[in-house]
Amino acid sequence: MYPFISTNQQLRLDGPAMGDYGGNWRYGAATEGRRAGSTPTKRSRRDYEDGLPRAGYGAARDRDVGYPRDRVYEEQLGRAGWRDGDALGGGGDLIQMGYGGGGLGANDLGLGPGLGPGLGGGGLGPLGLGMPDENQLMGARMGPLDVGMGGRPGGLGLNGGAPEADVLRAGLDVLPPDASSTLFVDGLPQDCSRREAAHIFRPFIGFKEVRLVHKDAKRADGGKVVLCFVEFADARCAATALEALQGYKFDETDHESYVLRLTFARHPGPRGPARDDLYRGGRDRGDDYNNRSRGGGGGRR
DNA sequence: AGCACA
Repeated sequence: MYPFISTNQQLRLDGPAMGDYGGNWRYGAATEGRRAGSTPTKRSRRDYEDGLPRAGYGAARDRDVGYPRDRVYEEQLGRAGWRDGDALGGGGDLIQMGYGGGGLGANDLGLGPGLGPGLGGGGLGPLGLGMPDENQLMGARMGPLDVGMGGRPGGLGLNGGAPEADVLRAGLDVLPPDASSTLFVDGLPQDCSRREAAHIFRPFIGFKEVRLVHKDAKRADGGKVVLCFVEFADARCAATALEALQGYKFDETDHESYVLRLTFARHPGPRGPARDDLYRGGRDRGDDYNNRSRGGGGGRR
């Protein structure tokens, strides 16, 4: 079984532990998210195809990073295009959280195995809790499970009294079919260093490394273009960063230039796990970032 | 729109 699931043991829907929401569990989830980082990318994609529970963005995992994620999740909420119909109709959103390291897993809820499929999109039908129908659920996002659990309107209900909106949203989204652990980033300034690029992505959970590529621009005006491949622990991590940084402006004051464009890399992943020393060798372009990672090599320290 | 490294 997938290691994630143990994450949310701190989450108890059947007990008095509900009050702990604001505190520990997010951290627990964050830790688990990191642990999950070793998971190969293929998995999430395969899950998608299998119709198995898919990973949400795992907002919780990112809580400790200090990035403007509230905005991110706002955006995600509106991004229905990323969610397939099944998910919207009850495909297992909350389960995704459980699997995804972001939040609730069916088993953690103490609600039994039958809970799984019904949780998606707020669909609580299978629980036999008397939910009228999913449309109502979609509208109100308040189900019987909320009763006595401090659920709040607008949330997914199962999160009960979780104070943070993004926590509630953690399981709402589904990875796009093309999601991978590698982001392709375009729109970097020509003089962007690897260090600079890495600074942008490092705050995100699961960040592994940045690979800069200098290419000749299509218009051979002598122009160079800097491409960037960013490796993450898994597709969910990558997707989170993608969402957060899409449209990121290098120069806030210059409205014209350097708006980041992020997509999932067409051919994801480096060969083997991304390690620092993988890039200390001949490919080193001698920029700050690489020199720095040399550890003693650059005459430092 | 533009996708490299092994």
